[in-house]
Amino acid sequence: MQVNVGSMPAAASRRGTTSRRDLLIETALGVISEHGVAGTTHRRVAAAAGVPLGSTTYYFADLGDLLGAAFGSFADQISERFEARLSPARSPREAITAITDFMLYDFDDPRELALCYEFYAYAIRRPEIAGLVEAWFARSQQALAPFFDPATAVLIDTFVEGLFTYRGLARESSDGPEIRRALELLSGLPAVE
Amino acid sequence: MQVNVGSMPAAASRRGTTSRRDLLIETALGVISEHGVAGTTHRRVAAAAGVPLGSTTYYFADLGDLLGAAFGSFADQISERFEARLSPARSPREAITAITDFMLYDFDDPRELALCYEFYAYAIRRPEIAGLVEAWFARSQQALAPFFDPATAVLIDTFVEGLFTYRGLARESSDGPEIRRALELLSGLPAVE
Amino acid sequence: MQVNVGSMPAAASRRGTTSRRDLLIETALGVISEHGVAGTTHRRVAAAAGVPLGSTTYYFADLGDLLGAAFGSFADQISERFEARLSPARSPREAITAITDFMLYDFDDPRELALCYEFYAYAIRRPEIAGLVEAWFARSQQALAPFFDPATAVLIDTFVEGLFTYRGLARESSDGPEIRRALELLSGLPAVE
Amino acid sequence: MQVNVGSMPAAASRRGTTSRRDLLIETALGVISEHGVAGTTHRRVAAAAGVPLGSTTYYFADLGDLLGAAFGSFADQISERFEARLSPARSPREAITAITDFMLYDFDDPRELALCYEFYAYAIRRPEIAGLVEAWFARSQQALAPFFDPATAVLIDTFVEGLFTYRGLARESSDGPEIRRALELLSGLPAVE
DNA sequence: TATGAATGAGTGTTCATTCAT
DNA sequence: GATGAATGAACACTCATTCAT
Repeated sequence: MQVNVGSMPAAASRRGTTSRRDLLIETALGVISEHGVAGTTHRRVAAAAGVPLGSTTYYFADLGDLLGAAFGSFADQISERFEARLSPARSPREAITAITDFMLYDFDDPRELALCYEFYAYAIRRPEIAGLVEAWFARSQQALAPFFDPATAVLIDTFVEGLFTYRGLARESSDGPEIRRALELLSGLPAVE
Repeated sequence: MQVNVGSMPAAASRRGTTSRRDLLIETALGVISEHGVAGTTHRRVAAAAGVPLGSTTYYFADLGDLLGAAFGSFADQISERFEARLSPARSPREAITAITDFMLYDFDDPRELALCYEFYAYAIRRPEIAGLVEAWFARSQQALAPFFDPATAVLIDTFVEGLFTYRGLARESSDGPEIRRALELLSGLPAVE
Repeated sequence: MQVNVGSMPAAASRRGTTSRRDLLIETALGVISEHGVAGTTHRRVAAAAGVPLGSTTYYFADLGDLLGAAFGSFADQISERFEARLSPARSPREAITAITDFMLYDFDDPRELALCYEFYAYAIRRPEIAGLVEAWFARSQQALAPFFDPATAVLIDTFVEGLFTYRGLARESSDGPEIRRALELLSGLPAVE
Repeated sequence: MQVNVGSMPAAASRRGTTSRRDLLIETALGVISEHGVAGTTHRRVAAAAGVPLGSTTYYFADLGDLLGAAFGSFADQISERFEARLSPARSPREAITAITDFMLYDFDDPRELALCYEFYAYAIRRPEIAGLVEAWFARSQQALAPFFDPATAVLIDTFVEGLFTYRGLARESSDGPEIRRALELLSGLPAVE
């Protein structure tokens, strides 16, 4: 379930051990996005990563562990991108621009959309994975906290979540100006002409 | 999770044929919500429905067919409920009340939330299933059309979709008044105190 | 196991009953040649014949029955062609020409070659089918009897059988003149220049 | 039906790996001869070999692979026996004796006859298996080359193939002296009294 | 007489996981 | 520490066959 965000033990990185573990995690994300959780097998991940089959069970107790680590890493990556966009903002209006840009430029890969759905479906019956999603959402709330009151932050993030779904599956979804308009409305900001 | 709301044609059940097929579809939905698509097997569905294993492949060419029929039925059920709530509405404000009630009373079964995630994840790499989702969303737009302009209808449905995700997976999600507030904001209606 | 060579009961042919039976037999031969005995199923035969699935089990107690009838018909057809070629012959030399022509013109369809192998393989562990092959070979001996002594007739038919195999599977097999030469040698006839 | 004539490398059996693979191949031949290709299943082979079911798919990608390996081994075994008989021969007449002995003593197991028919039937719609038969026949031609001109070698092998069929399925087939007589005739040798 | 709905045994194959090396 | 051989449970699916109509 851990994510190795940089606090990776020096010893491990020195010996190349954790690096193979990380390689497996990132490869697993690619395999999930391409084949779904159901199509993600030890063999497929090992082959895609170019490592021996045994590696997958050596670094992860079982497939669920690998999947959990992969989704944890995924949530971290998205959170980091979200925070990176928001951190320079100095006002609610700038925050809205940041969120819009996030949707437009930081989260437009269909494979990541697929990952989201897989993540949610996988989480729904697995409390330890659901905890990952919860934490991710909570982290989003925190990133929005400097700009919006808590209830509004929830509304905004709810709408952002809806965009994830709509962008991947609806015939047509909101474009940049529409997204901005929705965020302005939800945050109670007067629209700028 | 059950269907055949009563409008099930007597003729079908009399003939016995359609009824078993329908039983399998509805049972499949139950199995999917409990075990996920990945855990939905011919055996599991047959056992849950109390029919012989052979029935599942007799009525459906393959498992994908059964899953497709099940998700199609699911989308129909949700659409019908959504439309049933909206049809008595006579104004945007009444529509907002209807949508809020839909979220509060018609779509509060965690198993159906699970079904949603499974549906999206299953659809993302399967165009014929994605078509089912698209059609569902389009049907929602149509139900909203009498009350909101198209762009706003998309915004509203996007937010509703976000609620699906939030309700199932976030630590805390918007309650009735908050949902109503968001819908009013998105539709440009002055909030009522 | 019957073949319906023309002696088909009038009543049956009047009512169209035997004709469907025959259709199934001939269709089965086509299916066997294309898919092998292993790939010959009730469903496949019924579909190829354009008759209901139930027909196949209505006219034949089981699949083995249908297969047996089909192979019996096949043996008959080949025997008839062989006899038709040989009957006008008036001398061993003319018989040899007839046999050569048989190989060259009456038995050159690869699908029939395939049928032969399937027939033999199917017969080897099934005495009632083996009886069909035996009868076929015996009938060939009889057709050769007017021209060759018994031992020589066996030699000739043995060689003919070898040709079946060689033509279907060897990189190169004997052409017309070579076949004629072999038959002349085996029958002790001086070769004609 | 057994192989590994003694020249089985000790190293392989020591390593255990090749040996189990070979065991499966030879066991498969036994199963084919007893149940036909159609009756040859992973389970049957595994049970007959006394190995776990998983072994069969571990050593062979699929059943076709196992069958192919088995038939390849079969062709090799027969070729080796044929060559072993022929290699001491120093004249066409001795070659004829060798071939006759081969038919009489080296190829008299009904199970191997069955294997032949199965082999041919299996090969006819499968180019990669047909290649195995072709190679086998070509190898026979090569073994005959020192004693007979090419066209005659084909004739002789054709007759030998016919004997395979006749021995297994005809009511009566040629005995030793008759076989020798046929071979002498085909090779143009004056018969010895 | 003729049909097709229905069943369950059996198949090929995949794969997580174990474990000896 | 790292690997890959090995296993058996489970899966999707096919099909001969039965039988009510």
